[in-house]
Amino acid sequence: MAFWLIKSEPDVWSFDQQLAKGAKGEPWTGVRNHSAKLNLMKMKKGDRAFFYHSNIGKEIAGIIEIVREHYPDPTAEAGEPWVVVDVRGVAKLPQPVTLEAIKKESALKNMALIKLSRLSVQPVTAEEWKLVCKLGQFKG
DNA sequence: GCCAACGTTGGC
DNA sequence: GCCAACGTTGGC
Repeated sequence: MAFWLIKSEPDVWSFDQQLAKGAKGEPWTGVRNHSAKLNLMKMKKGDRAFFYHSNIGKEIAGIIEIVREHYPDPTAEAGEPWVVVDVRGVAKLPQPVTLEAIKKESALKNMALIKLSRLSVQPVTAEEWKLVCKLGQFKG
């Protein structure tokens, strides 16, 4: 299983809204960056991702799971290459992990969240995943 | 094919 | 509100 991190501004689409969609999930629309698109295309059903709130909160709020692999983004113009995956909310982190906390953790200093701060869909290593879950007091 | 101008993201 | 980083656009 691979791990990822995706970003959303919570006043546009929050983790609570994602959770409310239930097990069926929801397409992750609107990615318009080629690096982010390539990551979407690498995602497999069953992979998990952190849901990060950018701008407001600046914290990892919860965990989502990929329930459908990539297909064309219904919000893109005809002929454009953009794709979506469907994701479902899995669990809210008991303790959200803030950007500040991540920056303080030396083992997380190479996270893409820090190094590639503008990339909206990014990979997370197994070690990073484990540590962020621990910081978030998520057992799972 | 280069590069300046411009737009967007996202932290501060 | 500002600014750095970075992607895109368009003139040449």
